[in-house]
Amino acid sequence: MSNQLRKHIEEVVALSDDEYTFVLSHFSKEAYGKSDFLIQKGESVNHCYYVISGLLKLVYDDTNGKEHITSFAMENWWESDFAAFFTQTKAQMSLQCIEETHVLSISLNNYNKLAADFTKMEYFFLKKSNAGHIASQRRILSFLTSSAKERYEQLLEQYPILFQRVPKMLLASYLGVSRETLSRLSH
Amino acid sequence: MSNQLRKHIEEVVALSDDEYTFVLSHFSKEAYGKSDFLIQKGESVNHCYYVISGLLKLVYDDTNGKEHITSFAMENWWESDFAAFFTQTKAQMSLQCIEETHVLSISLNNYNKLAADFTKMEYFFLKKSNAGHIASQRRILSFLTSSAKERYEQLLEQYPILFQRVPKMLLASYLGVSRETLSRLSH
DNA sequence: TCATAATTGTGATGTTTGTCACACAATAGA
DNA sequence: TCTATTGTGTGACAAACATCACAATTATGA
Repeated sequence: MSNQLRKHIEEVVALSDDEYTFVLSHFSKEAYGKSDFLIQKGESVNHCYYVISGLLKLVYDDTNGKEHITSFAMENWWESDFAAFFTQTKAQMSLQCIEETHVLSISLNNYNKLAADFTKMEYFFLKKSNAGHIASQRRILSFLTSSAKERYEQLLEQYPILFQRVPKMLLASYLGVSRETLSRLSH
Repeated sequence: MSNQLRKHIEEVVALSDDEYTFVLSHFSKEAYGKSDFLIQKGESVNHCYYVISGLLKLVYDDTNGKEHITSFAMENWWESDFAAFFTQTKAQMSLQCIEETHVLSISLNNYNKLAADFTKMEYFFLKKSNAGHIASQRRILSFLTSSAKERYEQLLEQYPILFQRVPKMLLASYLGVSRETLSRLSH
């Protein structure tokens, strides 16, 4: 039994063996191949995912058929179309594999049950949500204060691993510039 | 005794009179005049604020002395420099009044105590944090998918009241365009 | 392996947006 | 009320970035 999730949770709250077994019983392990979809635009979103290994992209397709990457999700990240997940509406985004990916998936029912029945996990989810909120604000600030080139350099500094694992056209889509402009920025 | 906060919380969880009294005891009421600071860049951030009335701006000052508005906070919004508040680091942003503003303020200690001692409020804070995260993602998406003009029109549609209460140069700063460009977009 | 698809780089050109400069209007405080 | 401050509009120009076109390179799968 992998205890990667346990280590991850224990960065916030300590768990006994029994507690961890209880937590884990709310998740199911799933494997996806390259370019598989975990969430498809327009369908209902019943799960939130914890990434064990691999790489995902959360994508919004605009009316002109252009795709925009809201975020990448790597090892130890939590991802979903949270708006659709929490409010039980149809997905406005797709969640798709960039690499073969293993996840632990939790349904909204189990998420709510786990939070309600086990305060430590409610606390953990609160911490994670706050951290996600803060990360999003940092990203907003980078759009407000920085040029495309500066955003590129910030990303390179913060997540150099992405440049080895992700095609540059996807990085461009994440940064909000055309692939041509990104190509010209990178030298 | 105002029960505005009570109504606000009860959109998520029901409270008895005693429970609300208990919750309220963790907050203190504060009043600020126009252009007063609730948080100053560089200082430590000990409180998170619930806006009863008035209007605040959360501002980042870049190295060129230009100010960028991360968000506005109106009635019934929760605001702080959350990164600094939760991690107990110095403020990277300022929180300043645009109008005379009344708030309920809660310290990090009381926030943690309240969440730990009263599951309903931990649940409430989790819901609020998730909602904040979702709102931030929507804003990121608008930077990725929309031109300055489109972002202007979206803001006008979503928060028309801001156009009556906020100078246009501040709206420009929130939208991430120069005030001159905003002026040209608006007709 | 080979053919096809996906990705990347680069020139030419047009659009969007920022910057500077200045005039004018509105507002706030003594 | 008067004055200083703050906010607004607009022209001229420069910079940043997108788009289109095409060639070249690199994966991918039958």
